[in-house]
Amino acid sequence: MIKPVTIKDLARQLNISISTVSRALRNANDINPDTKETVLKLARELEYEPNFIAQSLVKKQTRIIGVVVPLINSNYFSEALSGMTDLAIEQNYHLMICQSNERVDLENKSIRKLVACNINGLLISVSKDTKSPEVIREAQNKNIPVVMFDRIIPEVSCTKVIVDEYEGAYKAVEHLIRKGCKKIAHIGGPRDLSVSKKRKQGYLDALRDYKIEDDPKLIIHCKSFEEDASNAIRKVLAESPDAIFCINDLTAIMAIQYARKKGFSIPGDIRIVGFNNDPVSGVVQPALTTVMQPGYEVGKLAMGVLIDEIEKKTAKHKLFTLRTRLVTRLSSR
Amino acid sequence: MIKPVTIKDLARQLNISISTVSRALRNANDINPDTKETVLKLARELEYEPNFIAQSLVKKQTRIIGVVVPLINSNYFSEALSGMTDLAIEQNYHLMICQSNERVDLENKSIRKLVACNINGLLISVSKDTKSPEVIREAQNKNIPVVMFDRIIPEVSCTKVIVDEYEGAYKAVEHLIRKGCKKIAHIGGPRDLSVSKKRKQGYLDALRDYKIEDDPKLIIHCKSFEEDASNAIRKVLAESPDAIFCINDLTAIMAIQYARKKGFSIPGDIRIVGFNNDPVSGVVQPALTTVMQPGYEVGKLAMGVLIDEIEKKTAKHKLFTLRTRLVTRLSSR
DNA sequence: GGGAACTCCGGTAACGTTGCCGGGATTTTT
DNA sequence: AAAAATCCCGGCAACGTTACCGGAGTTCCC
Repeated sequence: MIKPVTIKDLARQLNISISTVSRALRNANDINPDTKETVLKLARELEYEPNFIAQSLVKKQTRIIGVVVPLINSNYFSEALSGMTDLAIEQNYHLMICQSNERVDLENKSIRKLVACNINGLLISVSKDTKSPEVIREAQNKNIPVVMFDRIIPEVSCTKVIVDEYEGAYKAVEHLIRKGCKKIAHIGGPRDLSVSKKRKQGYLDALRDYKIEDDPKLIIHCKSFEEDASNAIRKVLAESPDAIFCINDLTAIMAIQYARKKGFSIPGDIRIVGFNNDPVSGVVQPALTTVMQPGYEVGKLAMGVLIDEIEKKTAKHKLFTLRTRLVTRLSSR
Repeated sequence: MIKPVTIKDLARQLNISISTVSRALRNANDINPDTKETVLKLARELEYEPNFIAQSLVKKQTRIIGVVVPLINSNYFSEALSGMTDLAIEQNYHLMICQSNERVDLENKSIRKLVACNINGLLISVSKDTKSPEVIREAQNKNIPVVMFDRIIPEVSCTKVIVDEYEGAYKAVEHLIRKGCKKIAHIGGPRDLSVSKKRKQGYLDALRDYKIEDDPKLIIHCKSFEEDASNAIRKVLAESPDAIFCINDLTAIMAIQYARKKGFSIPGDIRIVGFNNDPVSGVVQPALTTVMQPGYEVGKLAMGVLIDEIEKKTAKHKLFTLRTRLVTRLSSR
C-alpha cells in the first residue's frame, strides 16, 4: 500500500513550510515564482494529488450534487440522469444519485445522508406519496440550493423544472382534429394524479377551442396505469370513436392491438396517439404517434440552474417549463 | 443560514467532553449507558448528523464507490444501476455515477476524477473502444478494489460479474430446435465485440449438439447494431429460414416486421427470437420470445462483491456468471 | 483495608488542507 | 537616509471527527 503524497511531504523534501507549498499549488499571488516552480516540479514528480476530502472539510465546498429520483430504471428518469451527469462532469461537479423506490422513508433517508455528505446542491423528483417536504426544507435551511424536477410539489419553494404536459396533450388532440377527427376519446390515468389532470385539461381545451363538444362517455379514467386499461379500451371502443388520445404509450399500444383484433384499421378507421415517446412507440405496428418529453434536456436544465444557484448564491425560485414535441407516426396519419 | 449541528454543540449543551459525545454516538463500550442515552436523545432532538467528510478524513475511508457505465439511459444499465444503489444505501455506501458515452477519453477522465475523490471502490463497465486499461490499473495501484461488470476486458485482472450470454443464446436456439426448426438463421452484432462472439458461439454449439449443420449463408453480422440490420434481414430472409435468432430485441422486431410485410406469418412460417427482454418485447405483435438478462441482479452482485473486497481487503479476482432466463412468447410458439 | 481491576471520562494529537496574521527582508518613495 | 510599501514566508488555528492515553472514582477480592 503506497501512501498518498501530501503537501507535508513536499514541504519536508523542499525544506519549506506547509503554507508555502499550499500557496504554490493554489497559485496564490504572494509567492515567489521560483519557489512556486520548484514546488510544482516536485509535485509532478511525486504525482501529488490534492486530497479532495481535506479540501472539502476546510472549504465547506464539496462540489458534490445530490440527486434523488423515484426510480433510476425508467426511460424518462434515466434520460434525465444522463443529461445531469453530462453537464455535471463538464462543470467539474460530482453526482451522488439515490433512488427512493417511491418510498417516502427511503427518500428522507437518502436526503439526510446526502446532506451529511455536505452536498452543495440537491436535485430532486419526489415520490408519489411525498406530501410533507420537511426534510427538503431542512436542506434549504442549511443553505443547500434545491431544484425540483418533473415530480414537483407546491409546498416547497424552490426553482422547478417541468415539462409542459398540458401543451403536449393539447397539441396531440389538435393534431387529431386537423386530421379530421370529430369524435375523439380519451383514456386517462388515475383521477387525482397531477399528470392525468394536466393531460386531460389539454385534451378538453383543444376540443373546446375547435368547437367540439366534449362527451363524458368518451372519457375514461384508469384507476391504476396498467390495471384496467384493457377494460377502458373496450368501453371506449363501444362508443365507436374516430380517434383515441391515450395517457401513455403502453395504453395506446394496447388500444391499437385491441382495436385491430376487433377488425378496425389503424389509422384508417381510428387514429391513436400516445404520450411519452417510449422506445417502444417507434417499433410497434403501426408506429405510434406520441408526445415526446425532453428528459435529457430536463436533466441538463435542472442541473444548469442548480449550478447557477450554487455559484451565484441566488435562489430565484423560478419555474422552468420545457416544451414537448409531437412525434407523428403512422398511427395517426 | 443555520449551521449544522456538530458533536461540539452537543458536548457544550450537555457540559461533557467532545470525546464522550463521540463515544456515545459510536456506541463504544467504555461509556455509561445513561450518558449515552442523554447524548443520543439530544442528538435526535437537534437532528444531529455526523459529518461524513470529517469522518472520511480521519478514518481514510470515504465509503464512496465510483461507477462508470457507457450510458445510463439504457434499459440494461439503468437496471444494474438500480440494483447497485439499492444495495449501496443499505450498506451505507455512497455512489458516484459517471457515464462515458462510449468515449474512452471521457471514461478515463471520469475514473481519474473519481480516484481524486478518494473512492473506496470502482465499479466499471467499459466503453466499446476501451482496449488499454492503464487508468484502471492506476486505480488498482492506489489500492482501490475494482470490479468490472457486463462489458469486461481480459487485460484487467479483477473480479468480474457478467451474464452467461453463451448459455442464453444456447437456450434460445435449443428452444427453436425443439419447436422443430431445422434452418435457423442468425443475425449477429459487430464481429469483434465479445457480446456478439459469445451469442454466436451459443448458437453454433446448440446447432452442433443437435446435429444440425451450420450454414455460413444463414449467419450475418451487422457492423453496427442499428445501421444495416434491415439489410441483414433482407439477405437472411432470401435464404428462407424457418427461424431467426437475433442479436437483440430491436433487430428481432425489425425482422418480424419485415418478414410480415413479405407475407410470412410469425411464428407460423418463421419463428423469431431476440435477446435482452426490453420492455418492447412484451407489447409488439406478435409478442417476442427473448432472453432475459438479470440487470438488477448483476448490479446488486457486483456491488456486493466489491463491498466485500473493500471490507475484507481481499481481491479474489473471481468471475461471477449470472444465468439468463428464456422468456417464451408468441413469436416462437 | 489495601491493592487490583474495572468503569467511565477528559485532554490531546492527529487526518490534510486552507486562511489569516505577523514579521523579516527587500524595494520603493519622499 | 529614513519612512513606507511591497514581497515572501512561517506559524497558528481551524474544519469535524476519531484514536489513544492517562487518570479519577468505584467496585471487588482476599
